[in-house]
Amino acid sequence: MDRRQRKTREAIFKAFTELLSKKDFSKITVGEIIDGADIGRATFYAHFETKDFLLREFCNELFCHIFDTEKDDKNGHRHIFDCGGSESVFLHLLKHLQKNDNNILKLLSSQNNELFLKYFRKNLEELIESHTHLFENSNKTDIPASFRKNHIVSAFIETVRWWIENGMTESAEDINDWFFRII
Amino acid sequence: MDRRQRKTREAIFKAFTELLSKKDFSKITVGEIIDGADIGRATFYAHFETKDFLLREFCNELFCHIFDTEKDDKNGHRHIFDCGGSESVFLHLLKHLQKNDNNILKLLSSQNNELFLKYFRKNLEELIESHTHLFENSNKTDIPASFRKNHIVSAFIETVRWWIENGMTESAEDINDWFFRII
DNA sequence: CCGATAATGAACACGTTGTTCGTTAATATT
DNA sequence: AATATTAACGAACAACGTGTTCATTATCGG
Repeated sequence: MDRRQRKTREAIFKAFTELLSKKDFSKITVGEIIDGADIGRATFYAHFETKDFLLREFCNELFCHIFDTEKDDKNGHRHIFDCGGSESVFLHLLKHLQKNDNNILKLLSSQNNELFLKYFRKNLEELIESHTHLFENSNKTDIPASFRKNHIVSAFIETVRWWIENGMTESAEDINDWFFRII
Repeated sequence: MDRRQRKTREAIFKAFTELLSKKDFSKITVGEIIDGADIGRATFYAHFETKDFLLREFCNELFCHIFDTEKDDKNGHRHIFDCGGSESVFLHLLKHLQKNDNNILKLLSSQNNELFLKYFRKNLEELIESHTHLFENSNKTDIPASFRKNHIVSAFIETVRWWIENGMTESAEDINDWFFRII
């Protein structure tokens, strides 16, 4: 990749991240991004079709980091790491969130972030699917699997939002504990 | 209220509802609303400060209808009816949703509807609070009440969205049953 | 060094928002 | 029925955001 392209791209991401710490995604304009990145308007559109595409790529990089995903060499599918031993994948996630890399907290708690939540949910669902053993139902049941999956993912996302909105005063361990006891 | 005002207001609501059946709230423009309502631009803004205010009032009327709320004569606070006997308030709600009054389904399942969901959640929380007995925890627990409430409300909302997005092929009774069994 | 490519910057058309104001019509009041 | 009040009209307007265009300049890789 051309050094100029890389520089521009990084400048855009940096400006975008800074703006995210100040305001909701929906309130951020392309004008502000190019001002922050100190690039021309046309340059921005040469890199990203729209603001939403910027968010999409931003999320991709973010989730790759948070979920510790790696390419599966075999078939090219993304493979989600087992987060190691007995620690809950959710606890692992909660601890990661606490670090607040890249203003992910802002993205999770802001008002107009449907897009971000959509991507977050998608990644969470993949994660869940690779850890189905955690949620196997011992007793026979007619509740559809997709219903259960939706329930778990939704509950987790909203639990996290509740945590953030209430100032994250509780420990990640408590949240994880409560979450599992309710589930 | 002046008859002219009432007429205009109703025309706006009608046009708004029709537009909601066709597209997401965020894609609807004031221009389209006034075209549909056949009123002047200034007239719209004389009635509603912004598009969001229109949604807010729309939701107010909608929830009053769905949740069967009534003014409490005593202190002016809104009082939520007990939906009668042993039937779950959730089942009552699910059945109501199935009727799809005022395109509420569209609002619940559309992409950019943070505002609507916020109002929906607010009303649901009030409903929950008036039915705490349904969710009393028999065993002593240190899980905060607001945590539990958030969990229940979130799970219900997302359950409904799952239901809608999957074509509402299941009966309201099944959904209600599954929801309670998981909870 | 040179051909390719990225960035520039200024302008542009377009759409949406929210406001203004003089005029017209409907309404409530007496 | 006359009058004062109030709402709607409608046309125009400024402000802002979006996404595109294009000729020019700077930087890159080979």
